[in-house]
Amino acid sequence: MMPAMTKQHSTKDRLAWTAARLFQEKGYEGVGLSEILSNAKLPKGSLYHHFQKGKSDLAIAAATFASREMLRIIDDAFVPAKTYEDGMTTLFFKCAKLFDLMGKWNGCPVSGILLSGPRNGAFRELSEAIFNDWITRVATHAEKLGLPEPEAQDRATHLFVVLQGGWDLARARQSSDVLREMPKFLRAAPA
Amino acid sequence: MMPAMTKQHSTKDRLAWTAARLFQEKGYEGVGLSEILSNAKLPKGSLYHHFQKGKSDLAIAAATFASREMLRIIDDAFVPAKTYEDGMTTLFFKCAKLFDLMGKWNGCPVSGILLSGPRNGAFRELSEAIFNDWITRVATHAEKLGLPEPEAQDRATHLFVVLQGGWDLARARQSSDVLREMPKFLRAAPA
Amino acid sequence: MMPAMTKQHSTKDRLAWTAARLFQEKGYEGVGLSEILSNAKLPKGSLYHHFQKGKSDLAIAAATFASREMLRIIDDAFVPAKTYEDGMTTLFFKCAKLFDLMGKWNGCPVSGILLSGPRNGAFRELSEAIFNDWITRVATHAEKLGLPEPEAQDRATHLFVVLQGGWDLARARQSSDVLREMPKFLRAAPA
Amino acid sequence: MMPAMTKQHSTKDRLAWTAARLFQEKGYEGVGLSEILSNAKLPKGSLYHHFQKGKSDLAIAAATFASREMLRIIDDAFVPAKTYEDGMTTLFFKCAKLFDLMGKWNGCPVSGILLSGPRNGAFRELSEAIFNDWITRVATHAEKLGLPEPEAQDRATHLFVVLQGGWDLARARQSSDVLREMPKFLRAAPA
DNA sequence: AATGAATGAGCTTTCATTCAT
DNA sequence: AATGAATGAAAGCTCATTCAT
Repeated sequence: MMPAMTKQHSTKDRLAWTAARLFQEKGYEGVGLSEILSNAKLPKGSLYHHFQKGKSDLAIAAATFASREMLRIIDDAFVPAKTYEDGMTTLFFKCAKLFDLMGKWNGCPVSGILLSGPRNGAFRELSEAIFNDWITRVATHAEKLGLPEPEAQDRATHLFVVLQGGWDLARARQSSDVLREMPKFLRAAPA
Repeated sequence: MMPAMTKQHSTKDRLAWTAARLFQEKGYEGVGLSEILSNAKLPKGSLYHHFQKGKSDLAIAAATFASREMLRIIDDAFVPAKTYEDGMTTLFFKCAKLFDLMGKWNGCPVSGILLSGPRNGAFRELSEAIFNDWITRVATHAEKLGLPEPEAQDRATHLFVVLQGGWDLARARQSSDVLREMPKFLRAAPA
Repeated sequence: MMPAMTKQHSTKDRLAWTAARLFQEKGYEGVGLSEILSNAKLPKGSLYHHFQKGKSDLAIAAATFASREMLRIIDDAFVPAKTYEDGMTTLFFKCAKLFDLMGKWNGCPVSGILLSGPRNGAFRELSEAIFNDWITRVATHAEKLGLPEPEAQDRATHLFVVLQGGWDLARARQSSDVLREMPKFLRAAPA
Repeated sequence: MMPAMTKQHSTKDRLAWTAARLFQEKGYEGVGLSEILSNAKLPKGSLYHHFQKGKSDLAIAAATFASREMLRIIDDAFVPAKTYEDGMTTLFFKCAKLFDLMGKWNGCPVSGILLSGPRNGAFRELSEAIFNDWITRVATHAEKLGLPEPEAQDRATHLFVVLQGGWDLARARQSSDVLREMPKFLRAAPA
């Protein structure tokens, strides 16, 4: 989900990208600002210029960043697909690959950033919006691949929860194969 | 999942129970020991007699505690059920009720306690064991209700990941109805 | 200085002996009561029966214990000696052996117990008394071996400070040879 | 050894100086960070900018600081001296004065800081290096004052251990006169 | 815009001691 | 005499944030 960030990016982007990477592994509360700053090789005081409200602003930027990446992955999986099953299977295999690549402690970025943070309105609303975005994107692809609209929405929601839950199980078992086995649960249309 | 704890319980149990409740809501890193202690109405120093290694020992006890509760809920849902669909639907409705009862920020207790904590072997292994216990328990009920063994295992795993993912979505949407809609994804046997 | 303590000794003695051993290595402030208790394989609450004022009483007992051992070593070195030089050389070699045996972090037990503890009157007075005992004991041996009284006292004091200082240097260099080289400084009578 | 520190010094220096003063009196384990901070009139969190590893880094800075002072005292005693005996006697008298000035609980700063601290490599190696520096400095002065090289080294080592041991005895007896009597032990060359 | 110092509340943990049995 | 629980102050350290330059 997080390709190597080349150095021409702005300081602000580098910060958001580094934060996303760390939050995803350890959760919002598990990462300190100094850890983020030192990973991004930035001095102590430089955060509040880019993110006025500090850690929470940074988390929102990081989640937004991560969400864009996930949307890209969804597109990459579905655009070349011939059928919905094709696309969704590819999506899980891509996530499994990512899981191996990023370290087996990483979970869903948005859960790690927003749902493990302070329980305030802004975080919750953004997580809801992002999750809805992902589901809607999958549903759109499903419709393009020929599924009727109400079924498309259901199957997209189903995919989302299985991806989320599968990711947790993959983390607990430290095995990306868990994710590769998920598609078999998604082959039938919801009743 | 967490009924009111009457006061005849031991200090140790009260501590584990309080910790479970708080970890579930805010995650391992999001809860301070002083918060746990003050909620349990215990003084600062009294933790380390019961949990020698401190917070991490307490988290393990809390997760074990929470796991037992979840197994009880699974049993309560499936024992009186006539069919697997019956039992599984009841389970999700029970979880939805719990979700409303405990506050809409609560997620899966074991994820919140173990997967959001320090990424060490003991936590990970326990989370794997507990998840496997839940899946196995559901599979056992499924077999008792007439499902063939390989299908039972698959459907139990499917149920587990949908419950986990559904819980996250319910948190993001602050709505227990998300959980009540999950059973429709579980009616068909995996391909 | 601290031979293996056989198990028929009283609980109180075992406690004092264990404390002496630990204080000598880490200093009064560097050792916790729980460490002493666990080393002596005694339960948490059992200290205050034997040492009413707690840690400080225990330290006094430990220092007294250690002092007795040191007096024994002085006697062992000087009793069979033909000359003062003989006895004093043997004493340093015995201390060097002890240093190797007990671990190269150990220093003078009385300094470690009393001079690194709280700066109260009882500790200071006892350390003065113990140091005087040691010096007097050496002076007595010196007289027995034919030295005139005022010289005996001076040479004993000289020996004491060189032993103390030599022990520090041996600790810093982690080498018992430092102690074995001390006798050459003590061959001439003070001017 | 520790003249009044004027306020134009940096926060870091003030911290090291205050720490040296307190460690010297109570030992590494006997002084809390909050005591150091409050003595230096600095707030709780300001230590870790200057001393990244906290107390241990601070102790190393304090010992280095104290060592420099001791080297200065050695120079002050020997530079104007006509003979080695002159210089060494002056040195002990200077130390006695210091002892009275700083409070009779103070011992050798380096012993108090490094040898009573955690028994790790860095502390031990630094204490060895510092002690060697002091001995070498005295030996250099001895050679300048006409002593042949091997004797100079021996007499410097002798001086060192007598100073160390004498300091302990002075502490136990609460009397600086103990130090003033030490030179008589150092008048003869080692055999 | 950028920086390093400052800040004090908070963290987990250990301390010596007391209590009830 | 012996024990394990209780106790709260204090330990060393990290936190997110603010300030002055």
